[in-house]
Amino acid sequence: MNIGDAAAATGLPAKTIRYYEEIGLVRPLRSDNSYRNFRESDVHKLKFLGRARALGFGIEDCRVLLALYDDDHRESGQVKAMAEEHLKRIDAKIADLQAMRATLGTLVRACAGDHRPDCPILEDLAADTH
Amino acid sequence: MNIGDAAAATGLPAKTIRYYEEIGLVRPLRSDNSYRNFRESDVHKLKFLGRARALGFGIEDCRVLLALYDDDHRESGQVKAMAEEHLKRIDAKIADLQAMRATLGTLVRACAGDHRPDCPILEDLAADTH
DNA sequence: ATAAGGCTTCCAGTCACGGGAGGGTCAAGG
DNA sequence: CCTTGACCCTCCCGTGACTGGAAGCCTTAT
Repeated sequence: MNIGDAAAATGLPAKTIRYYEEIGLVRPLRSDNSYRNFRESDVHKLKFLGRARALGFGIEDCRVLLALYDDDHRESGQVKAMAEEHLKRIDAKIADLQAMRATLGTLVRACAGDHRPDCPILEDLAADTH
Repeated sequence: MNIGDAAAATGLPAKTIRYYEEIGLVRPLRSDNSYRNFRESDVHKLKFLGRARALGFGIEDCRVLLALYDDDHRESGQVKAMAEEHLKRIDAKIADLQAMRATLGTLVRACAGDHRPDCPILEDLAADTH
């Protein structure tokens, strides 16, 4: 299976797959023409990676998750701990964004958005208080 | 005012201030010893930048916002349009994160997190369905 | 005179790729 | 047999917004 087929099968761009190989997340075989040759197991790993990334896990987390997946003696507590850690990060980001959203939303509502220069948004950004 | 004082006054790291100068967001004077010399107006700009960044505006947006702030003939509609555009991006990010959070939260709740290897989280990541 | 701390520039690294150059390979059609 | 077009390869640079560190100059206090 060439990289194009692997890309189609996994939904990942070929560039991303090459990158994953470069950093050692997958190790496809090579054909005589030096083309990468993906087995089903490689495709499976790539799909795993795609889903883990879609959940927001970083690359190094993905590496660990893959290793745990391959490890028959893993303890589910290890996985859960990682996931909870990641959940915390997500919640923190959401909170940050919601704070921004609240402030910015208020400013937008206060701004007439017309042809005049008066603008509460700029005034807030320039305010000495804060 | 040296860069250290400007940093203290604005809450921005000196490194960041140097970076802002490098990309032309501020243009502090230089003293004879080649130290940067910040006027009050520079500090004011830096504070403006810090607040715009804290609201999540990108650097190029900040550049435009600063220009609008300096422009007596601006129309508040321009600023509002940028802010609304940015609000959309924020909302999109929040939605993405909340989707992640929902999926990951469900998986975490389903995972025993004990010494056994069985793990719904890994099983989901490895699932052929999806 | 020296030591500490602040300032300078420049270079490299971050994260997870994406774009593009320059060139090899393969299958189908004329 | 030749060409065309679609693949594939490697290598290098760019992204955003900084951050860290090295090597060296400047200032102030002891």
